Amino acid sequence: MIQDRRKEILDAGLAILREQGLAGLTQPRVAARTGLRQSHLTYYYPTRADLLAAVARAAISAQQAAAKSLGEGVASVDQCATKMANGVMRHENTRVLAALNQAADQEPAVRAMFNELTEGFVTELGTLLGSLGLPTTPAGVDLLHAVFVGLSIIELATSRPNGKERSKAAFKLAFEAISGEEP
Amino acid sequence: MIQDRRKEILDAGLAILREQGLAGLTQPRVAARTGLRQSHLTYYYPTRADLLAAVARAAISAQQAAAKSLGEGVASVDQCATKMANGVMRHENTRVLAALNQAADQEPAVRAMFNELTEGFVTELGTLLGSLGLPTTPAGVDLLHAVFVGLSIIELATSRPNGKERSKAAFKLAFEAISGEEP
DNA sequence: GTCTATAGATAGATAGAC
DNA sequence: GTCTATCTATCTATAGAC
Repeated sequence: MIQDRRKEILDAGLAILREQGLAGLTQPRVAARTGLRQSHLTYYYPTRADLLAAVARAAISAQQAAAKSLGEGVASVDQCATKMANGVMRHENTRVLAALNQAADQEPAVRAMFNELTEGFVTELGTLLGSLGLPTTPAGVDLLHAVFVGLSIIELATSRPNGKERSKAAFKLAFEAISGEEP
Repeated sequence: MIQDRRKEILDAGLAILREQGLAGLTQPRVAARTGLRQSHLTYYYPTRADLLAAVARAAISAQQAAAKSLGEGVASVDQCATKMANGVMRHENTRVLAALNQAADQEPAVRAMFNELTEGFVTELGTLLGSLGLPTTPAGVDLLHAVFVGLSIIELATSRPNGKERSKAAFKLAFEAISGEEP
C-alpha cells in the first residue's frame, strides 16, 4: 500500500504524543521511530506544522472513536461513575489530550479540530445522561465535561493517592446535581 | 540590591510563561527579555532545569497569593459563581497553570511544588464553602476544584462563545450538588 | 515520485577573561 | 563574583541526486 509509510509516521507521532507530550513531537524523533531519515520525513510532511496537523488529525479521530463507546452498557449511575473515573486514570490518554490542547492554543488548524472533538464529546455525554434516565441540560453536560477534564489533568500532575476513588466520588456528586435539574 | 538581577530574570520568565507557555521558556528568550546574554543567564541559573525550577517557584507563589483572595467578600453562591467564572476566563493565568502542570509531568521538583499549590487551593476552597454556609466534604471540594480546572482548560482551547455564562451555570450546578451534601 | 546530503536556525552548557 | 566567547547538540528546511 502506498499510504503505509504515512500511516507509520502518524503511528509513531501518536506514540510520542502519548509518552512525551507535544514537546517530544520533533521531526528527528518521529523519523527515528519510523526508521526514516529526518530529511525523508519532510518529503511526506514538509514542515513541522504539517506533521503536527496530520498527527493531531489522527489523534482526534482516535479520541472520537473512543468517545463513541462511552455510553455502551452503562446501567447505573454508580457504574458510570466508575467507568469515568477509570478514564480519568488513563494518564497516557490525558497526555495526548493535553498535547492537543496545547497545540490548539497555538495552531488555529488544530484549534478547529479540537473544537470539533469537544463538540462530539459533549454530544456523547448528552446521550449518556439520556440513557441513564437523567435530564439533559446544557449546564449539566458542561458540568460533567469540566469535571472529567479537570480530574484528568489534576490526576496527571499530582498522582495523589486514592485518585480513582476520589474521582468516582466527585463524579457521583456531579450526577446528583444533574439528576435534580429540570429537563 | 544584589538580588535585583535574579528578580528581573524571574519576572521575564513569568511573562513568557503567561504569553507563550512552557515551550517559550528558553534561555535565549528569557535572556533577551532581561537584556542579558544567554551565557550570562547561566551564571545565575546554570541549567535550564534550574531556571525552570526558579520560575516555577515564583509562579506558584504568585498563584498561592491569588488563591488567598478567593474567599474575600463573597456573600452569595451566585456572586461566588460569577467570581469563579471570571477566574476561568483569565486565559493568561490558565496558560501559566497549564505550563506548571506540564512541567510537573516531567520534573519531579516542579511536581512537588505543584502538589503544594494544589493542596493550598483545595484548602482555600474548603474555607470558601464554609463562609458560604455550605457543607465542606472532600468530594465537594474535589468537585469544585475539578470544575474550575476543567472549565479553565476548555475555555483556553476552544474560546467558545458565551464561555463566561456557561461556566457560571456549571458552577451554580456544582454548588447545588454540594449544598445537598451531609457535612 | 522517493530519498539524501547539507545548510540554517535555535537551544543549552562550559571554559575562561576581567 | 560577574560576564562573555565559544562549543556542542538538536531541530527545521531546502536543493538536488536517483
